[in-house]
Amino acid sequence: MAKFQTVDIGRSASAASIIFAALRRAIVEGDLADGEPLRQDEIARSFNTSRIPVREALTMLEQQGLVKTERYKGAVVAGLSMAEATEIFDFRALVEAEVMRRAVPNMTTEVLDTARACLERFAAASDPMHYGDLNREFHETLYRASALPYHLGVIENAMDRIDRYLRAQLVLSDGMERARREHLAILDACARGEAERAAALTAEHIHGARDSLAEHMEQRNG
Amino acid sequence: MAKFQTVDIGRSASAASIIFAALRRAIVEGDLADGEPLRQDEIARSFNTSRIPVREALTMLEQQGLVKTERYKGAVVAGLSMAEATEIFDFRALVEAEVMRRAVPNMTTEVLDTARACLERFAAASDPMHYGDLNREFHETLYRASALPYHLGVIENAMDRIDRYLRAQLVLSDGMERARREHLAILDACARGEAERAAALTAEHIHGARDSLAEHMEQRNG
DNA sequence: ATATTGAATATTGGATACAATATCCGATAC
DNA sequence: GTATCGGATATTGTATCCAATATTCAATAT
Repeated sequence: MAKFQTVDIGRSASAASIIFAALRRAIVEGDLADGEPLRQDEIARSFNTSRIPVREALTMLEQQGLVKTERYKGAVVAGLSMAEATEIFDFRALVEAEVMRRAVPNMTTEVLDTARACLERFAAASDPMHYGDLNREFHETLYRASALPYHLGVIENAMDRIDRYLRAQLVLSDGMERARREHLAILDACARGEAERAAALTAEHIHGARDSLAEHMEQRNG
Repeated sequence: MAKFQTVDIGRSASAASIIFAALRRAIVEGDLADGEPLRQDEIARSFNTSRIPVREALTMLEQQGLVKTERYKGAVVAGLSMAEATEIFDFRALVEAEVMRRAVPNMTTEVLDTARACLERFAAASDPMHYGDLNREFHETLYRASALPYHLGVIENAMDRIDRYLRAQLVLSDGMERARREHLAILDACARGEAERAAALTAEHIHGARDSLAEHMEQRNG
């Protein structure tokens, strides 16, 4: 029997995981451009570590498909061709629609309220580059109700790989306004418990983003 | 202009990638039991390397979900609970059915012949533990026709995580015979160009394996 | 006997040092 | 001038060594 309240002192993370998280964020948010080389030495200096944890972080990023490594040549940020981006959008539409279908029956009013709050913050947000985070938070809040952790992990990885393109496209044209409209429609279907409609709207939402992105960048590498 | 024929001398792989491949194979094929600890020192000795490439290999395996690592405690083979295994089967059914749907229109007679040859080798195979390889080869041959590399990668990872359970189950009861029958039906649908039927049969095939596995092991960790 | 403490051991995380390879750049031959 | 060669430099891959943490187990107190 514990006589004193125990506190979890956050068990400081490994250097490798910290570096991984930082690099991942930089890539996902588009701070590092496609093809940009990631020098072990340079990264190690900026984190005040040796190259060993840097290498582990790069290994993780490579497994996630966020960087490409060539032996004795180093790692570069892995860009996506139009075909690759399109494929990932299609994959997301497939999986996220299914997850939504299975999440709707489990959605409590708390989940719906949290998602609604995301949309309100989304509408009120001043920093355009923060839209991406709120967008992900909205979707993941709903998906979490599915209680399908493997699916969620796969979706998260797929999002990571196209997020920077999505974010760039979101601020262009009517991307923001349309996203807002579609999000409201999805949330409405969820609130009414119409799983099939929520799933269909989710797939449309993602396919729309795919097509919009395809339009707004015909100038891309293969 | 090259005066001499250049030969690609297979560019010897890094120690880390060799160790990764070996450990992955051992886990996927079930040679290493769930929860078995993977000691860096021991592995390093058996490959005549230092622990550095071993650690990179373990990092890769962790990203793929094949091992679980705890800081200062080391890595163990990551087993699956019944719920986790079931979820991965459902995921596979979803994705593989879609990939099949999109692969059928692209299937050349060569693809179909290769797949048919897999089934013949499958029927004639003497080593039961080799069934798993032929099973994967059959499916992947058909899926490759979809030209959806991202989907294929995701499927491969999902397969990796449940393959040992599948293999164990395949040799039990009528697993072999039923697999043979279902494979023939799938191949038939492909040959006739019936994409929807091939997709439906694929989903059934995987759901059948899921249910069969669930029956044959009620005794499992959570 | 049981629980607790603390040293000894084992194991992992990270830093430094060295080896292997690629890249750059000037020299040279044509 | 252009192409090829060879050394200098830069960068990655691996080995060795030290630090940090976990685990084990004997000694002790209750």
